[in-house]
Amino acid sequence: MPKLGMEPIRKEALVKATIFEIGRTGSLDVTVSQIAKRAGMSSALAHHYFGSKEDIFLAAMRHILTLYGAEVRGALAAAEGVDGRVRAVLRASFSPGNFRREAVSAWLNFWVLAQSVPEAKRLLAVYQGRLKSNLTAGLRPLAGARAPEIAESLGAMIDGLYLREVLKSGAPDGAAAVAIALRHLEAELARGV
Amino acid sequence: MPKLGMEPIRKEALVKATIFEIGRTGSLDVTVSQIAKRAGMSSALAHHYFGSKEDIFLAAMRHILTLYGAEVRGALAAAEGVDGRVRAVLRASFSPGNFRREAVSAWLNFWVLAQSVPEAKRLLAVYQGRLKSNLTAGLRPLAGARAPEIAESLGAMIDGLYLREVLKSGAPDGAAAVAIALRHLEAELARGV
DNA sequence: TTTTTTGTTGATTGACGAGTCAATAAACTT
DNA sequence: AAGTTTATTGACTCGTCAATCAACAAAAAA
Repeated sequence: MPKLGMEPIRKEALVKATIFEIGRTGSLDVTVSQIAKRAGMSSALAHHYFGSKEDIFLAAMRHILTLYGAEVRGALAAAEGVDGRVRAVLRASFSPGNFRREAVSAWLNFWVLAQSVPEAKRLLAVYQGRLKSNLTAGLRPLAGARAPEIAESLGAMIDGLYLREVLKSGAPDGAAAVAIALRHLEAELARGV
Repeated sequence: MPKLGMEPIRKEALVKATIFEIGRTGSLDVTVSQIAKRAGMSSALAHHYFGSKEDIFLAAMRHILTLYGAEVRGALAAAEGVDGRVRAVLRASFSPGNFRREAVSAWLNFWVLAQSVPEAKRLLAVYQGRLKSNLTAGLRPLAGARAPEIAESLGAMIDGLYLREVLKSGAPDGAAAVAIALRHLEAELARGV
């Protein structure tokens, strides 16, 4: 039975199952057994590939961050016009891939994890740093010297919209979120003129 | 030894201890024993006054909500000028009493709790409702028909600023947060003219 | 002064869960 | 063919923790 090269496959399955289970229960109180079962294997195997539960969580977090980063990069590459880059970041942030119940719930829980696990905190800081620099770069031609401060508030706005999404019932509405963020952006830009 | 009328005293001590411990560890993984110890009593007594751990958490959440509500009401009562009421809400939201490490961390964790405990979700919905109506009322004379939508985005911004605070190291800076929120407000208002 | 109510805790129960281990099996190497 | 590496799991250990209980103490009520 043992086909070789199972490691990456198993790991990916575990990571996805982790995000799913965290999203489903809405908390980090998810047992390794639950995750392993969802991923179709024994808990012992999960422990075999990842050393500990914490490692599994961190891998899941990296995965979400990677997905998000890829989406942003993709949108950025296709961006056109002076305000194209900022819009691209916003669109990517609220794209169906990222702005979906499980993922948003996972984000929130990773935020909590960051308070007690240094590595999680580091990863979140990386995310914030990239977000800010992407926004700032995109804002530069639009807002000049005011780019950094607008990037800061836009970043907070994005996180706030994520946060509020977890309380809503029903399907997530990325378009509405983008609209709010864009309005904020336009207002800030208009003010600068 | 048994002085009578201990119940409210014990309960309050437990609630405060709970918020402190959640803030300290940054998670809901706090044992009843930890809380009880911090409050200066046995875990059995904590269970005696509150039925379960969940009840303790909910009481702590209500406490934070009550504190916040009181502060907002106070600031609102002293508000003057057309934009006084909105500014009052913002000032109260980021006042040292509310915008402090433990409290902010507790907020974040209650947000997580809301995902699995209906009563917690209800409480948070009450908070969002009050916040929105307070902001809308204050914005009405400033923004007229646009009041609701601005209240929505300002609300998201406030939550976002709270969220970001938990990642920062060092003492919380309420003034900086208020400044960002106010800038957003001004920009939105200017746009409407 | 007996009884009831309120306060209080150490000890215990019972469940659950992370992580380990021994064992089994199929590949791949030499 | 013998030995090594990779895959896989059931069973088990060990710790933790929420919740309960039995028991004791003191005040208030009867």
